[in-house]
Amino acid sequence: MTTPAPTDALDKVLHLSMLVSADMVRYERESGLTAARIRLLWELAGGPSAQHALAAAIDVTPRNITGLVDGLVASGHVTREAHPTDRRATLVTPTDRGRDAIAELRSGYVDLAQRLFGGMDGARLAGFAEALDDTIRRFSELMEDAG
Amino acid sequence: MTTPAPTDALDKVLHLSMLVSADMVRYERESGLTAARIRLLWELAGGPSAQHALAAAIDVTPRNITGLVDGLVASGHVTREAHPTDRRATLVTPTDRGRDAIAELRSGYVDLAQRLFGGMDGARLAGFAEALDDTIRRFSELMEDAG
DNA sequence: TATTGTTATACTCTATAACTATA
DNA sequence: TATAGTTATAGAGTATAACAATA
Repeated sequence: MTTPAPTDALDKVLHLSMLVSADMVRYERESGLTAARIRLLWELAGGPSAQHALAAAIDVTPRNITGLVDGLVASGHVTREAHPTDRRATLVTPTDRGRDAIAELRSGYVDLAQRLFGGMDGARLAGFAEALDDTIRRFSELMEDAG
Repeated sequence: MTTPAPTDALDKVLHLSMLVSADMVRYERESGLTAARIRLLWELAGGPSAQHALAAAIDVTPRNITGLVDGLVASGHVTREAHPTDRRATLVTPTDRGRDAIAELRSGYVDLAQRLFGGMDGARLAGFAEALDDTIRRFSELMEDAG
């Protein structure tokens, strides 16, 4: 087998990234949610969370969280509840509908993984995972160097 | 070596996708451009193009192209020129500055590919590329089935 | 009639800055 | 004084719909 050029490999990584993005867009249209709101909902999988914690978790400003939570309240996915000990804070809390959406996100993820990799030969999947880890490590080092 | 779970592999693919996105954000800040304008500039690497062709190429509405071109005209990266044969159309044309930006995009891309994959063993890189192709193929099939 | 690009309008995500209530 | 969240303001990307100029 021929050794591909480095740019060929990067082309493929970008192609795969674009497919991942396209799949997200498909899910957005299906669910009526937006990418930012899905990201926030995903953070609520572990239970209710204060807005400042959500801002730190998804790396946006507190102002931005206000808007995202407004949208999710309007669509019935979350409610704002009083924080038990800090009267300044609000606990963003998934409703039944929000929990359903989170569960669907999870099962969709597991299903996609199964369809993509469930049929792949074990040794080959292990090799793929190692190459991905290696690439992730190199990439992370480059990002750290670049600041 | 242990066979990873399908979700482990998908986790790694998503992690790599996030690093690619983060690298794009880094380039956006460096260049003062936005992701959408970079995508449009990239389409101009082959030379001037009419707005309707750009709209089809990057899959946004013609109205959207108007706004993106407005921004790139304001920043001095492109100009609107008369189409030689169709007086309805305008040819979006890179300036010297625009061409410089495109050349930087290209060299940054080649450089990144070299840093990520230039040092990888040939056989391993070939195996990685094959696994990526396989995953891309499966993913594409899934997207087609889902519409 | 169909196509090209624009104006009009609207929604979302994002940010900074100033402010209120609370700790 | 510091923190949590909001209002005020602004810029960018995206979309649909109506429209003018041209093919």
